[in-house]
Amino acid sequence: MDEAAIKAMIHRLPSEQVLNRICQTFGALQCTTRLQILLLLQQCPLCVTDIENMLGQSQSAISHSLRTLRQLDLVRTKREGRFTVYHLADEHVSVLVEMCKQHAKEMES
Amino acid sequence: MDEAAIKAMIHRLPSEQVLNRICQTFGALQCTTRLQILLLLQQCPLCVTDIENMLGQSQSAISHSLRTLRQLDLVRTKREGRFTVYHLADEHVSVLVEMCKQHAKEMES
DNA sequence: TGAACATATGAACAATAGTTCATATAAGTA
DNA sequence: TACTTATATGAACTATTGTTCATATGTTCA
Repeated sequence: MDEAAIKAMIHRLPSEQVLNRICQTFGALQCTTRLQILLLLQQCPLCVTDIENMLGQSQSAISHSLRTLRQLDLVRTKREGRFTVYHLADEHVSVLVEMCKQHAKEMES
Repeated sequence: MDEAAIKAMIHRLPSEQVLNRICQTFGALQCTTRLQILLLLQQCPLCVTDIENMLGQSQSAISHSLRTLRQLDLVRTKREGRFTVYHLADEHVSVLVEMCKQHAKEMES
């Protein structure tokens, strides 16, 4: 493969900045806890305690996971009285999660 | 949220086995090198040396990355004379990569 | 205000993943 | 067959990530 062709292909890759951001996003989904959180939040918004109960993990672990998801803007929060309710950030994330589920189905077959 | 509702939501999650597999897949995409490899292979099949040249990384690093992708059945190989040509495993992976690119675009805006 | 509940966070430690180096295998070619 | 090129792999080291523990912050309610 010649120089020119190689350059052309590299040129079609996203910028380093964008690549890093995508990788961080996938990195967040690399952990079952966080993936499960997103799958749950796709069903409905939840407070931290509910998530703890559902996944049977420590308060701290869940909170740290949520922070990671928050920092990547995959989830957002809304204060409701004593509770902090988490929900998926936007339609884009919802599509991402939907794709996970589809991926899961194809994997089962 | 009551016990029954919690159980129902958990029940809708994929099995642990499937979850792990999905997470492994995302884990593979968490590394810019591997993500870039998939983005390149979506453009066209490539041999290892081409990928090395394009990404400017050591032979060993690329080969290890390819192994990870192979083990997750994200890429497959075909021997062509002296060269081992890598290509995306199937349409499903292609969709996954396409989604990355879309993700990238939304990220830029 | 103080007690109880809900959540967040820093620091330390443990687990995982990535990179490099040395070396092995395998095919093509002189 | 020996030599070169192409690729793979194990082991050691390094870096990154996840988990736990202790503690802090913020909210409600008596």
